[in-house]
Amino acid sequence: MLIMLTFIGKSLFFHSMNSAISLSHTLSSEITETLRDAIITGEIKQGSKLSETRLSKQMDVSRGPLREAIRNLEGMNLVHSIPQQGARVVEISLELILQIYDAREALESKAVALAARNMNSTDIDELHRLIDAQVKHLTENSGVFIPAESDYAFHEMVIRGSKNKVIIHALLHEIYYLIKMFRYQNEEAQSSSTNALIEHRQILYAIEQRDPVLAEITMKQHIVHAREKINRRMLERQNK
Amino acid sequence: MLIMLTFIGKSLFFHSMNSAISLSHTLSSEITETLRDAIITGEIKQGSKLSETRLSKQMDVSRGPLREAIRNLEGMNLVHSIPQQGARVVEISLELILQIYDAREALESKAVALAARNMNSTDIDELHRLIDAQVKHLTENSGVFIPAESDYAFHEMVIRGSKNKVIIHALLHEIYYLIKMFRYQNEEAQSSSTNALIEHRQILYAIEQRDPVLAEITMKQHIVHAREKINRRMLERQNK
DNA sequence: TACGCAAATAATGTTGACATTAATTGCGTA
DNA sequence: TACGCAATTAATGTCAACATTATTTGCGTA
Repeated sequence: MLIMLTFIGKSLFFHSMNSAISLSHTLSSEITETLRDAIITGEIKQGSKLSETRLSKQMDVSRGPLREAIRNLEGMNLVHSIPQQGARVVEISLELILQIYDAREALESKAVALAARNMNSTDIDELHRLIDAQVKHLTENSGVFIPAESDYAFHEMVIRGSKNKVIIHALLHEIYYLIKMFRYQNEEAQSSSTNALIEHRQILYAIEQRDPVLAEITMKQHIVHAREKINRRMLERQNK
Repeated sequence: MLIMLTFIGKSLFFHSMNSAISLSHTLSSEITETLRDAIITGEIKQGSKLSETRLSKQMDVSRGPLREAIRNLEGMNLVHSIPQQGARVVEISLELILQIYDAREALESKAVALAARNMNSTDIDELHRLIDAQVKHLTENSGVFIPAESDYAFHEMVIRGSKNKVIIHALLHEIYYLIKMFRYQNEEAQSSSTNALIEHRQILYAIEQRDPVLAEITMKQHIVHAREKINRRMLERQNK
């Protein structure tokens, strides 16, 4: 497959999403991943049309696998297609990102409550390592922000710790891609504050104490804070 | 399209799900709906393989639209496909249905909290009508159960009342089909108890009072009760 | 009999062509 | 110039054939 899009390769950023490296790489799954990343980075703009004929020529593939890829992206909530009219990339308005965070709040606070019950000690050790890495990053860079990838790694670990297939799928496959897309394309949302690290620590503490209620409350707060921050910043930007 | 499957037409039961009747019915969307209903009713058995060649012959369509339909069903969590191996209908184990209800609990309790804020008086009137119908059904049949369709109608109305696209999609498109499938194929789970009606009334009361916290708690209880009931009945059945 | 390997069979993956529908262009008229 | 309609163009929807990969069958051997 000749990729004519300027997007090249996959950063570590995206790899964290796919825990199982796909052994049998079918063409349509390759197209799915390429387009997914191009949409998240904004290389393919929000609201733009995914023309089958144009893309199939650009990427040098037939329309069959391309159509399947578009269906896959639809399942990730990244595109929306209308019969006889084609598919368009989702536009993330302020209203939508706030709704996304409401859904995330509901699912991820439940996820961490389940994680407090279901995570084993190996999982918890891994969480410690991730937080230590965040601490290390802060001290070494004497900064006030932790990078987005590191933030995702922590949350993904917690989500998987719930051991609930439905919740894991809903969050990682249908909500987080949208969140990554939004954050990647809004510089002010790309990194997390030191407050986030403190909250991560509180979440980990609750999990270690096997306290689902505390874990849930803490996670809910954590996500509400992030939501409010987005709301504030976006309104500021609109008033400029 | 010649439907060779014994399943014929769509009952009111299924229609309640699709608020917008699709005007431009493309072949692949027809196939999707036919297969979806056949899977929910159990006409196509859990765990069975959706062979493209066999189905395309049976339904007298080419494999193209059929493959797209299978992708759509995958997005509804009704089938799971493995590259180079094909798609199989999901098997709803006790563990899975409990996980589904955990996800539902998280999302729908949030949905009703949002509905308490966002529903308008017309929406609320409609909820009253739905509950009145349930009351009427009970008195006329002097029974102790309300039919599943009536239960779904109430919950769908509340979910849509949240006005949150992401939550609506996650619940109606990725969780409720699984729940319908489970309930349809487990006679003991097909109808709801009179307790459910009482709880519906409490939920409606909370919405009318514009009390998101009360609404959320009540809905959570309602779903937890349903989950526990399923757990009890399934364990009983296993011990027989 | 049980096991493993190779041939045969059937499935999924992919492609290009055709059919049908939507979008565009350009002409004519008010 | 602005508007509406018809012809053209281009897009999406569908199909049948081919390519590639799994699965099955059946033979031979331990």
